[in-house]
Amino acid sequence: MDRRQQKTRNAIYDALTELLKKKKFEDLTVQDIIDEANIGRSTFYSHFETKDQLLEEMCREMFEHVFSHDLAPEAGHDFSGGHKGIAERLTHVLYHISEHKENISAILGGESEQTFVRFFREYLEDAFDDVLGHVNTKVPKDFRKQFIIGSFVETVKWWIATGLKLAPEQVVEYYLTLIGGGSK
Amino acid sequence: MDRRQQKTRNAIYDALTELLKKKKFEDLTVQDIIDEANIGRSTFYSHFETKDQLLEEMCREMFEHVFSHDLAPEAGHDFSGGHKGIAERLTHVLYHISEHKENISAILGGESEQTFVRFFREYLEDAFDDVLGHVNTKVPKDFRKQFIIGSFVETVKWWIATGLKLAPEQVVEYYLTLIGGGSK
DNA sequence: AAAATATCGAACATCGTGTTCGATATCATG
DNA sequence: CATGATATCGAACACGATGTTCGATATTTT
Repeated sequence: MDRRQQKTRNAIYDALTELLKKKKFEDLTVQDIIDEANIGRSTFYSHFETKDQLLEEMCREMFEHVFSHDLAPEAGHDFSGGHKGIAERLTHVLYHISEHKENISAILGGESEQTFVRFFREYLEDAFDDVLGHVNTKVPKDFRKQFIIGSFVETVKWWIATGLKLAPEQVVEYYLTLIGGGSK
Repeated sequence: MDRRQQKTRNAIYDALTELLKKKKFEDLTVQDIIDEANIGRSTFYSHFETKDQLLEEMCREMFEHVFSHDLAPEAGHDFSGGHKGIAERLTHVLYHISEHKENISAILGGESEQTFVRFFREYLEDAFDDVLGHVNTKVPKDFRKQFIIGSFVETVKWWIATGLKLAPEQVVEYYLTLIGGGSK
């Protein structure tokens, strides 16, 4: 591949990484990016069709290059029989995320869906108050709170995405079953 | 309040509800809304500063008018001592959501943050494969899968939002503790 | 050295936003 | 019902971002 292309591509990626420290992705303009990257306007559009495609490709590269080694057991470094434990693997993922926290935090801090979810969470905080009080556990309360609320929100999003096929009671029953044993 | 204001406001809300059946919120233009509502451009802006404020207010009204009765025990209809069970209350919430599924599905189906989360979920599906195989339970596999992945994604989002204060190991430990007991 | 190709950057058309203002229609009130 | 208040209308405008085009220039490949 032509060195100029690589140079431009890196300049764009670096610019985006830099800009994400200051602004949310959806607030960035193409002008911001090409100014920061110091490239011509038409050059940007010869590499990416839109700003969103840039994000798409950046995410793809992150997962291909940064996280790709977490799942596959590394030959020669693994003495447990070629199969890493789930705890260890998840730990690695979290470490990688913390190494790239500028980028990922900015990307994960999006808007749009958030407006509704924000109200929903606020509402659920009250609904879950008593559930949180009645258990003894070594897991801190704020963590349990986050967990219970977050997983319920995700359950509801999944329920909607799959076309509301389960009855509400069924969803609640399954959900409480999975939550129930977890408070030890 | 002046009848004209109420009329306009309802026209806007109805228009938004109608349009959300066809398009995602972030793809709607103010022009779309005022055309559907059949009002003048300046009229829209005399009611709402931006499109986002419209969504904000609509969400607020939904939670105030639709969900407000789920938490407070209704006097005269509750024979269990003035305190509804969590299952019953959550069921009510889900019912209300299903009654408003057009609006809520459209609002919850946002973009932005999703790009990253989509890759993240795909990645986690592989990582969680073995966890899902080794348990006997009456909760369907696709539900458990959604639950485990969704709650982990939410945990990570929370971890990032609170400034990565916990060590990765700690996060994983807490998370697995809460998940562990739930697979019965 | 020559041919191929990537970048530059200015100019342009297009679209959505949010504002302004005078004319018109509707309302609340006495 | 008459009148002052106020909400709506709708055209016009300035602004900013998007994505395209094209000839000139610079760099790379062979």
